[in-house]
Amino acid sequence: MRARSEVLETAILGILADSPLHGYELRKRLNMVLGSFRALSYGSLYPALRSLEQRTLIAGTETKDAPPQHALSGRRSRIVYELTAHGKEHLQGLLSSSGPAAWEDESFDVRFALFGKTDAETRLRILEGRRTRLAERLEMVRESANRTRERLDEYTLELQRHGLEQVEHEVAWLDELIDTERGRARAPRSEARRAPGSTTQNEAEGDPRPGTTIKERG
Amino acid sequence: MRARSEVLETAILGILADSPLHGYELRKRLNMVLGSFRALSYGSLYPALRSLEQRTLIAGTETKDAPPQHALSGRRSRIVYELTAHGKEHLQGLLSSSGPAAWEDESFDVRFALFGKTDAETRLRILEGRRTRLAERLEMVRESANRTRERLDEYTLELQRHGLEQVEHEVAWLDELIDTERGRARAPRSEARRAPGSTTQNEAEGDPRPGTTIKERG
DNA sequence: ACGTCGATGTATCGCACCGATACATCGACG
DNA sequence: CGTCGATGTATCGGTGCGATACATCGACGT
Repeated sequence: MRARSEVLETAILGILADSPLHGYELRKRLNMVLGSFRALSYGSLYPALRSLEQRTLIAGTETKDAPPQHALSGRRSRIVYELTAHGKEHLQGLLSSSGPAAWEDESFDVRFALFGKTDAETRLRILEGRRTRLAERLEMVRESANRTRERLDEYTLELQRHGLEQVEHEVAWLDELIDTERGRARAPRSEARRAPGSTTQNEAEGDPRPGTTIKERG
Repeated sequence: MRARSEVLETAILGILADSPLHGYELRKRLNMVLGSFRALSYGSLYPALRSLEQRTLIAGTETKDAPPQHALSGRRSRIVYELTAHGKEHLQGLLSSSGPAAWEDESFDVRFALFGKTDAETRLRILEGRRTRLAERLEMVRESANRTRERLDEYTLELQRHGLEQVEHEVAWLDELIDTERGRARAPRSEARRAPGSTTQNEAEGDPRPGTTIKERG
């Protein structure tokens, strides 16, 4: 099952929503956006592009020669991809989901990078979801640390401590962001016009489990 | 080539050096040591164990029934692995390497967790190597950020900033550790009660082991 | 004029590893 | 006595990485 790596496709669709691009340039943007580490390999990108094209979410056009305005930039033989209407619709669906799949480690960064295309309510839910997730993790690790502290090596302990600090730091970061978003929700600004065509009343595809409401545990 | 995932094998060998274990328990220790996230899957562990056994670095013994002393702990049918002499030697080689392969993202955590089995000089080299690596990364990202700052989304910028902070935090951590290790090098203390069986005092002192010269390919 | 070097560009292949799953036994709890 | 969670070994499909191949182009030196 595993949803054919939703996150990769979300990222590609999200970048292409801004402007049509060819693979090479797309990869550069992707890596820039994702913080320069966490690189995306061509071995993933090109197959993904082909799959996306087969499902008519994007359309590729081979460009032989671009008539140069400045006499430069005359590269040839590239395949420029752009979103189809279907693709835009699909992207809207992906961006409106706010379940666990949006805030887990593998996907959160990409979803966050696309926050500019996401409505404020969804942003807040994702932020809170991730915060809760990290808090749970913190709890688990701390508990397990208390149980096993004695038997552990000095360096292992230090590694654990540092890992904890990193997560705590991310939680603090999230708290700031949540604060900001809450403020924004109070003073709603017309921050961006969406594509008007896709009315798609989103049927919260996240996950049906009723226990998933945010809950806001300390 | 990619050296059959040296890091996984280092981790397994390192844990087994403390005490013989079976797969299930081994995995628990591994995950505990590695900070509870970054989990190791059985899909990696069991094949790795088999490979290690084939190369006579570890030896597995099937235990049918343990005569219980306390009337409990009578589980059956488990395969307990322990290091062979060859395996111990190999582990020493792995632990004495201090090149890039030791301080890259994929391996640093494991190597650090095994610092208790590593001599002070190697520890310091690895720590400094990683610090330099992260500083380079910081430099690159900052530079690229300066070039592209204008064209980037508010949230993308925030993501970048947070990523930078995380790395900066790790650098600060490393600086503390380097300080500590330097102090330790100056005042050499008989640190840590290790497991008594594992030869802390190296047999055959003048043993440069020509085949395994560290060197590590920059 | 020639070489070659790095950036741009598309594409594939091996394989390491994860996530899911299957199967089995055991202790504990109601 | 039934089932549930922990213990335990093992495999399998799929995703994505790293390496590589191939090709063109501008720029630079000599």
